[in-house]
Amino acid sequence: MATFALVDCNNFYASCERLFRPNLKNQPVVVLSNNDGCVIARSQEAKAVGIAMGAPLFKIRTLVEEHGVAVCSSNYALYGDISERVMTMLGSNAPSHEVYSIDECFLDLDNLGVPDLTAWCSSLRQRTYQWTGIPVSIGIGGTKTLAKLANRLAKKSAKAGGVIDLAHHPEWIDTALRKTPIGDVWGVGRRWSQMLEERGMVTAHDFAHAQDGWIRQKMGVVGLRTAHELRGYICHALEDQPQPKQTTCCSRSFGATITDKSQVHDAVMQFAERAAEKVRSADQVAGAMQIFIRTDPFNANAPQKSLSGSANFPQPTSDARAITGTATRILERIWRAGYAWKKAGILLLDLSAKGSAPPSLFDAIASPDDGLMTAMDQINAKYGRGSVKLGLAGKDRDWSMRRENLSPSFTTKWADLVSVRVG
DNA sequence: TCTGGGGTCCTAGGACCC
DNA sequence: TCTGGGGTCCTAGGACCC
Repeated sequence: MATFALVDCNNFYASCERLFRPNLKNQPVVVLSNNDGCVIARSQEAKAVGIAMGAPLFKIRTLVEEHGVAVCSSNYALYGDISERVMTMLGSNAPSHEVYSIDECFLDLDNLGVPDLTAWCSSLRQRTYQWTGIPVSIGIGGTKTLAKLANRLAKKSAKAGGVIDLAHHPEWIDTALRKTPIGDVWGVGRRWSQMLEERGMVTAHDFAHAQDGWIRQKMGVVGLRTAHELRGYICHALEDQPQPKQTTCCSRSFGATITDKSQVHDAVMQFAERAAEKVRSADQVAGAMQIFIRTDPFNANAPQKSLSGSANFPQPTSDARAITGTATRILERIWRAGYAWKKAGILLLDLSAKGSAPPSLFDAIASPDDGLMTAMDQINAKYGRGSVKLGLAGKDRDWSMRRENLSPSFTTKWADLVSVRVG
């Protein structure tokens, strides 16, 4: 039998914001999505005053003022950096591990030679806090889904001390399943939990005991795997080798809607450059691309439109010139005037490792590698993103993102280092 | 006035082939 | 006159995750 642990950072983005701003300790803190749109992270205190996950800022203004909630724009450079510290710390303690998301990591606890896993995890939890300043909770189970479920209970339970081990206490599993609402099971989202609740299955326990044939028919093999995992059968192995990405996307909502074609083009060019950069940094090339633009679905009064178009590259590429050029041609092809555009994006598809594709007959002619992209990447790595770019985007940006409450880049920008005056 | 961004996997259905 | 069945590949859309 395998033993999985899931280490999950508590209120991760809110905890990051607090790290360098001790005055926020024990205060309600929320972090907003891009454009300062809606709440994507809340400290415990913010949850306690009734701020919902995903709530748009304009709907919680009153709560914010009443309770003095600290409101932060999201600062992904900071969160990414702190995440790396936490993951490095965890990886050095459990060599076999899988970084599952920016704030979660699965550990393989077998073969660690540890007699008491609960004690070991408690001390890991403590050290993580001491070394990184980030509080975590740990759930242990025989499958990833059970480890997730244990983690959720560890977060909620006051007496658990942040760690719950279902793997070595099989007698707790039944109660744990009964205590878990179906919608809180990993792999059961909004649609499925509604469907299951309508049929009287309201807890993980109900679902785990449903009939395989029925689950397969209603939820496919994906749902069936979740049910099996709840019963203790492993369907999701630990993936300690990160898989190369198959697609990369760069998309944004605009700060305000735009109708002007050249502005939409500007935005698409910037996203295309950024997407190309991402692909290059993973040493990949793209075989195809797609761009899309769409209006604001929340504005019931405006005519709605969603346009997209795609193209294949003659040879897989990561060259920003090829990618922006193709993006321009696609936009030209799909453009329709008369709409208020709110969001645009580009997807690079069919990614493969650079150099893995069989060379084409025309390679030498079609893709001269003149080193320009490499040079640009090096300069941007040294002097900061966007220091050099293709001369494509104009200066008037009506569409730029709103970030009115951005915290300093404490760990990634020299100018934002915290200074401490002594004496 | 103001509602995120970046991914994965699976399935159904159509085109096409023999 | 008879009007099949099995396979692959691709795409769009829907579910999920953080």
